[in-house]
Amino acid sequence: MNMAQSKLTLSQRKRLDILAAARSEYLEAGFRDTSMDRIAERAQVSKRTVYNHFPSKEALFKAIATQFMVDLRQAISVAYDPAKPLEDQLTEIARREVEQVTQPDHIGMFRVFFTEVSNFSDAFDDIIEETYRGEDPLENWIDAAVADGRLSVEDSALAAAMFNSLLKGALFWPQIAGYAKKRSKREKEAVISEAVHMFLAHYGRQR
Amino acid sequence: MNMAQSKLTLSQRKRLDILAAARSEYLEAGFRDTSMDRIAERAQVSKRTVYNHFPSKEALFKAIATQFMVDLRQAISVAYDPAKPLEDQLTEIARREVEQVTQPDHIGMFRVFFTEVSNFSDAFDDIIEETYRGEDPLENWIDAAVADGRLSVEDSALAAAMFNSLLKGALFWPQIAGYAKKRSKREKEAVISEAVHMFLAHYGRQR
DNA sequence: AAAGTAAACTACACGGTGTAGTATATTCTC
DNA sequence: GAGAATATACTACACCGTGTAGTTTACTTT
Repeated sequence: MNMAQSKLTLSQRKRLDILAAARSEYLEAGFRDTSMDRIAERAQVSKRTVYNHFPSKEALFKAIATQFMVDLRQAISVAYDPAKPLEDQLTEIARREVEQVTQPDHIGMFRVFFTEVSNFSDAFDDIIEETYRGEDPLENWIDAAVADGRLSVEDSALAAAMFNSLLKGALFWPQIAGYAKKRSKREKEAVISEAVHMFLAHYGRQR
Repeated sequence: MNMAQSKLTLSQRKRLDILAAARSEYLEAGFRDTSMDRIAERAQVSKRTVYNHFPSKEALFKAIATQFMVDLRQAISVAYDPAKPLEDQLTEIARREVEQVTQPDHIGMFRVFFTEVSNFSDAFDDIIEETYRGEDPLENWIDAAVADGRLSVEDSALAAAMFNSLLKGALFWPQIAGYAKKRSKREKEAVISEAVHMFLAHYGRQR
């Protein structure tokens, strides 16, 4: 866990070690079952040092959560291309989305966070609010395609939500809930293809 | 909480009281934050009595979980009707599904269970296995419609999953995750309608 | 280069709290 | 009057967060 760059001060390095250790522990055991002693041990740091950097277990957790949300946010961007077939563009969008939400780390952290949502609601509201405030990139893509006369959509927010549902319904949520086995590449592609076709069958203009 | 029928022995009544109290407490606070003392207090029963009926906190939880799964199982059934329009039938199916999965109690219990899935995995595997083994009723409905020549579906399991995804993606999972507000009747109907139309646009035969 | 210094880290002990499960002596219920 | 329920107190344990005495790090001064 000591990936520290040598330019940083000792204190800064320790801080990063603590964050990394906490992330790993939370990922493995969840918030409740992770003790500050374990985090300190894993970070090779005294427990006191942990408390010198973070005033409480909650504060440390919030720091991790914020980090995670920020990483999430800067992951997706989509630009509408009038020259390419909608099917290709949508498939590409879907692949990226699926890629992201099926990563074991992503699934694990998501699980950890919302297991605690109710206990941290006030703190998380801010984070979630901030993370989701920005417009949905897919919604913008749809608006562009509509303006270009290639889709027929009344409520683009709803349409974007439906497309997302199609992808996550089989590949993400059941993993979160913990009652689904991992999906193969083959299965993922089948879902993506079906989602794209369902979307275009309903919203496409040329048929 | 004393809904006990008077035909039962005292011991049996107490047992039911304990189960009811546990269910309520778990629902309100989750498994971890519910103490056996609280359950006993709510059931108006001594703690020792709780332990006479259930050997441990886990055992009591499993009893509740099993009860919940059984209730779930016997909720849905669908029959294909060659005389009625597909759209009407699908809408009906969707409404029932949505009705079920948006009930606050259902959402709450689901949350409680899968928060603990990882800690009870072995025990839950059995229950989940048993609950989900039966064929999906929607899948059967689709097969019937295909046999009747009114749908064109290659993989009915996939098709059923996609339809389910459309419904749950906006109305169920976000509630479970805890980052969505409650949906109005109006919003539910919008999602249902959109889901039905997307499904028929892709799988319907007459267009 | 050696000495000095402030800030950060370590090891360790301890108070306080919550809670699963048990023990015991007493009272109800049928 | 026997089997069950009750009240109460107890054990065992895990874990958060704090206080402290002493050491290390990194930077400054001489």
